[in-house]
Amino acid sequence: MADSNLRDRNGLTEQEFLRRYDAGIYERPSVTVDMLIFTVFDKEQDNYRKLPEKALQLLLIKRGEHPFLGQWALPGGFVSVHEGLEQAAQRELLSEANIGNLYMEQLFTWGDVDRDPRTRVISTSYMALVDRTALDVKAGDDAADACWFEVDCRLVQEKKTMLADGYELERLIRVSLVHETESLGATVKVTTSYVGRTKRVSREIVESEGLAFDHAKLIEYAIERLRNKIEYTDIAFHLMPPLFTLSELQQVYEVILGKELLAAAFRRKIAPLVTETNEYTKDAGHRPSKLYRFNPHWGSLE
Amino acid sequence: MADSNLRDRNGLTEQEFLRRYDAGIYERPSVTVDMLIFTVFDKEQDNYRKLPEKALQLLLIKRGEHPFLGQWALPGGFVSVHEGLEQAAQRELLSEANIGNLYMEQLFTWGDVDRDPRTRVISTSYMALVDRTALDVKAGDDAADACWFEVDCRLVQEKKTMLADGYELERLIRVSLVHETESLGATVKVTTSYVGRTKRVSREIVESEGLAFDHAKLIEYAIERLRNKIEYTDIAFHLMPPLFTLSELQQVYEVILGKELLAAAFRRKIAPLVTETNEYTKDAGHRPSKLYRFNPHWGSLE
DNA sequence: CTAATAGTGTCTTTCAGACAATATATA
DNA sequence: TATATATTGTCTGAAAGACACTATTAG
Repeated sequence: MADSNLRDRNGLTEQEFLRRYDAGIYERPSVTVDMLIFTVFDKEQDNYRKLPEKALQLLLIKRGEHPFLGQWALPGGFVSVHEGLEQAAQRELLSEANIGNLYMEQLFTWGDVDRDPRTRVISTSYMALVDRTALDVKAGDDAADACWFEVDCRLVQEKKTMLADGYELERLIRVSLVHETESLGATVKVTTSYVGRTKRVSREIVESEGLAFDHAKLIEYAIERLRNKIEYTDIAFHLMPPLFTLSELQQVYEVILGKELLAAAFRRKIAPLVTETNEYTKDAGHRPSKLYRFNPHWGSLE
Repeated sequence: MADSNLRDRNGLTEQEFLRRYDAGIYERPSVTVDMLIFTVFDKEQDNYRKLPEKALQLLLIKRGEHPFLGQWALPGGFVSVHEGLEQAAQRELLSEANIGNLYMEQLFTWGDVDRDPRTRVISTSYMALVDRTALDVKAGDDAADACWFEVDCRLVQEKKTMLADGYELERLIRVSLVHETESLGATVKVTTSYVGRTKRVSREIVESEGLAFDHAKLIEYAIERLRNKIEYTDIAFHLMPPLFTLSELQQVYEVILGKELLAAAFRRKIAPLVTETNEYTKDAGHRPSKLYRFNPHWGSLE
């Protein structure tokens, strides 16, 4: 810290200043963390020979209180003054997903004035990726109604408008969430404007069915980030069990990227990140597959 | 919003609930924004034939109050409950750098409990990239002592330690800031641990000379992000004037990446992002260079 | 044998790195 | 003309896309 003898315009040293400091003058926003907990699960398969299809899932909690009573929201909660932001996120994760020490990454901080009808709330969203097999079947104990929703996020419209000094790109993105009979959805408009050399991105919820707050935005953003990062980092492995086949790994990539990949190229690319074992899958109605494990690397990404 | 007739366990509708909601129960952290305003400038050149060297600069403000009186800090300030986070950042930018409507991007939210000795402060850092030629020479009017510091950020040590179920990578990064006779610096330790399939990154300030708060961390992080993003987005153009030569553009890339690039490859890669004009540089002691302008693309990145 | 997935070989295309070769201002 | 930068051409090697071909299990 600074030289302890320095005095400010009021003749105070830092010590003296801090002793007198009153933090209570201004009204302050509340701060929360919101968790985007993703996992991948196997859908049931009718044909015994076929591999189970995989799907991306997101944990949501049914609100038991106002506001948005009865709607679904991301797990999260207020940050106390005595805990760090990351700590608060870990705490939420533990209480909601009942699992600690997993992959978690800060995504974005949402600070619009009207995002919560109760009061001014600024919220930092965190993404966590969990391996379904390591997870307790029941999700947490805190919230009564915590459910895994199958997520799907797709572009439904893209519009380009030329402006005087640039252009504007407007994309409508449909977020769908399904859990058994329950079906939620929202349309998010992502507007990117290039004016001069200035780029600006903004998100707006066009419609929302059953999703609380501005959480549709947080979900859309998280999926975009997930899609991006899976291409140039090794985060996908956080979704895998300790042992997996390369086909399973490829399925996870495909489900997140929303497109099919060629097996040969995929295997080449992923090869340096995995180590083969001597074990194989059994009892499939077809050729067994070698099991691999994750092999993190010196000097790999991020 | 939810069905307005739904009643919670106390028999209240959402309307009634919100009317009675009291936000004042819990103690709340303060929220601030911190701005990392980067620009590139031309250093003086002795030899009239040589091109001026370029350097990356960051705007810092000398603190006129406790805490950290007399040290240098990132421009920034408290977020009021009546303004959005982004708005607050724009406001700071305008008051500090005296320029509006430029490129700005949210980087990270810093929420450690002890990062500010006054009180609990959570801060969101924003990076802004400005074209030096479009900027008023005097930076802002708000803070008396605002100066552009030449920044340099380099890896000084890298250590890998094997752990039971993974390894830990410890990097010491030296941040140096120079403005005329003033010279600031800090060493930041970035620890990345891979345990099982879980990765965790943490930053710690090992030493700091003349930099207030935890701002050395914010600077190190911003430069890391800038280096990363310049490789796969077009943010570098925000640092350029409307017309520029490809050599100048290449210099900007080199200064940010901290390494030399081959001209041929660079030109190939950058070609789709620029449009050539009919203008040329003049009065250099060598062959004149064609001037280009930025050409944003449909469907380009992000 | 058949269905279905596992896994490999290889041709082509694309692109980055390297570096040589050529062009053109000014003092 | 010498200096310093501007700009292009092309060889090489690595990696991605495409696709065909072979392998192996349960039933």
